[in-house]
Amino acid sequence: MGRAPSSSRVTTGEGLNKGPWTAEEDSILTAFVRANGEGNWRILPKRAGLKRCRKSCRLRWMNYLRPDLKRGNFSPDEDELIIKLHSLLGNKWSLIAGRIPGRTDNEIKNYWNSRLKRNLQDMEGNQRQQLVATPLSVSLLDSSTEIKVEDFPCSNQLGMSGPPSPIDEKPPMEALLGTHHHSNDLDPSIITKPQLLNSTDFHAMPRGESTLSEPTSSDGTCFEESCDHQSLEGYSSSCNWAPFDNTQKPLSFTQASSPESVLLFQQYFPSQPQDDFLCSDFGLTDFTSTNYIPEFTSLQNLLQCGPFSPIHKNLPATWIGNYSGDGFQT
DNA sequence: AAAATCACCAACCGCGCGGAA
DNA sequence: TTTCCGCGCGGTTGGTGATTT
Repeated sequence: MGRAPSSSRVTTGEGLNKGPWTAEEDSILTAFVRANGEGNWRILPKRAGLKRCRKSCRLRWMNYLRPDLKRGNFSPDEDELIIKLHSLLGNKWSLIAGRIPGRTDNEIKNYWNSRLKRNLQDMEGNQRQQLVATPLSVSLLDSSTEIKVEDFPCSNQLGMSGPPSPIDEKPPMEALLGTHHHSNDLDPSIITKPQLLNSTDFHAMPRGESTLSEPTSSDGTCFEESCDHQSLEGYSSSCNWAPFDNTQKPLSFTQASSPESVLLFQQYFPSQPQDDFLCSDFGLTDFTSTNYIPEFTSLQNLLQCGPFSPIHKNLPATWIGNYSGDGFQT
């Protein structure tokens, strides 16, 4: 599938090649990046002797040549994760890709547009038929569990422009995930309904201290995600990371997490066994991973701990800090 | 068997953002 | 403060193989 090499290659007026990459170009680019690292795309074509523009070089590396890329079909788990993330983030493919190791934004975008979107539309059509034939007792019609775009200010601000398509109008999450939500599993003194939680209320919530667990990685690296703060416009002030304190534990987190994390927790982990939850300002950073911080296992802790997000080592996020053995250094 | 259509996906393009000058 | 530059992102294009008519 896709474009085969050679036949559609053209050369621009500047003497640059366009179109499919040849094996030779691939090997030159790969060798150069291996020797010099990623970045410096501006000088790369000249230094590497490639007749390609820097954008083309970067794209080829990021989408095809990177050694950590997963090839092949998407797994059902990946499908589900993409659906979840897209329902929250919209067409923010790079953010979605950042949560799915080994997959590129381009790959996910293509996959969504060519398959998942259609599958969901089909599914939605089937549900419409089902709903017409089913009385109101069906939980799908429970408005308290329905995810709306306006519940996620970040989604509204993420460039989802134009009139909403049927797929953009968020279907009930149960429809996508095949799960039911029971909000009464949560502490009702904290949250009753997602709709009641706004930024002001959230930040007014009491917070305490939380302990910081030891990093589990063998190389001692501490994983803290720098977060996609810009996507939380309107809540960005809540997303400053609590600085590491080298001298004492437990650490005190004074910054609040975002309302999104509470909503997400509520929606994704309604009757949570509380063992695979990972605290993050998005609340969804790594819930598919087996790596988690045991201390952060409840909604209470989420509310208390703030935006601390130890996440899986291999996720392509931005890391800051490292673990020295005595404390954290930024 | 040939033509038309569909499905897939690599690659391109234009724009916006952030940092530097 | 403004301008410039580099980078990265999302939308779109177009080539190819597969499938249908």
